[in-house]
Amino acid sequence: MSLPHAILTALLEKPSSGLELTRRFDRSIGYFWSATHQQIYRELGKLEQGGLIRALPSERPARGQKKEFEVLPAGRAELAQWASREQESKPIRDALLLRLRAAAVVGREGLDDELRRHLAVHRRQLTQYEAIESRDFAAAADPEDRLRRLVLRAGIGLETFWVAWLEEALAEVGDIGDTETGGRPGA
Amino acid sequence: MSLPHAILTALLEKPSSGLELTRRFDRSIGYFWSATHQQIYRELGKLEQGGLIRALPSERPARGQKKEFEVLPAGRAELAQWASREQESKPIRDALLLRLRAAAVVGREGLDDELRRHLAVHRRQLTQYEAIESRDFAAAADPEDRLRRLVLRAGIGLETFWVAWLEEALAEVGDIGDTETGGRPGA
DNA sequence: AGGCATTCTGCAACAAGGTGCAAAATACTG
DNA sequence: CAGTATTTTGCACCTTGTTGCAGAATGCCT
Repeated sequence: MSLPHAILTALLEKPSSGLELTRRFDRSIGYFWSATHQQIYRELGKLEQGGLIRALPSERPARGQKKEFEVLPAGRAELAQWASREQESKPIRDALLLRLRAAAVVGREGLDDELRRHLAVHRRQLTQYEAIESRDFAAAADPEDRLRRLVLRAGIGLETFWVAWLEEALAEVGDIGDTETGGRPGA
Repeated sequence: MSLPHAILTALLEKPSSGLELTRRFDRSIGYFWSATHQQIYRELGKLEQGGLIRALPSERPARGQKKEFEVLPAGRAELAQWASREQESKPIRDALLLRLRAAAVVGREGLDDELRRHLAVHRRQLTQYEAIESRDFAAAADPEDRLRRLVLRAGIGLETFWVAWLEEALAEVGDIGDTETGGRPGA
């Protein structure tokens, strides 16, 4: 539903080829809206066909040949229209939480290893976000950058939350294991 | 990928019919793994066919007739096995953040209304979670409940984060509008 | 009993996301 | 220049999630 708009936004920030977009979806925009290169190419095709973007003219258009896209006025209008519509915020969908709930009925085998693994991942991500913030947004400047910084700060806040929660969870799970009757290992 | 395991977990907590499951997916489990009734019926069919669950015998099995399911040993084994496997935590996918990013290039028309709307939603959800916590988990009891409480606390933490971030965002967007050159309204 | 709403189950079609694979151009290497 | 790797684009297919609709049992109302 939103992939086309993610692409339009990315292309407005900077006209790009499919592969360049893919790279940018591995950073930046991809931090809150991920997409694979096949999704991106498919969507570029649709957007071009719909007259929302166009390929910049190149000498020899061919299959393995790089193709750059830019947003047409219709595309910008569509994005503006989408952005001013109401959006439903869809509920949480988190496998780790589901897993905890499952652990409550089938045992906590390997649970703390998993929690530790996730903790490491979120700590790393948090560090990376913080590096980006102090590198790119040291001095809050124009309105555009202030909005982008706001988005980044959401990422930082979320990762901060997960780190804190995972630490709490590890302590709790450890404590459950300790206090369990007879010291039976969790299972 | 995880819906069958969500259903197995729910059925282990309490054998249920499709509609009862649907109701429980609107609360409880649904707070972190939502599903519609069609998904649930489809999956129940597959799980039954795969020998992981079975329908409790009823006098007159027929189409509009209630059908209760319980988990078979194979189902419990599958769930235990899934729960002890490593899970990839998939990245954030949030339309509101994407929208902010879009607003940076096409204008902030109606942005603060949207932020306010989301703020109200998250505040309400937070209140509800907190009510559940003090109602159901006032005294932390057996290991199962302690794990379920941990899951609930993740929900509380996430909603708390969103409320804080949305308040920050509203202040920031308001400030951008104020300081913009010549007092031009945000667009 | 007839009619109507509700409960409960389910099909069919569609939309979106993801995986695997491959073809065409280009760059590198001996 | 032949062979191999990389870059860039793309197709076909599969899974997951969503929407719309409908059939069958049940209970209620008059």
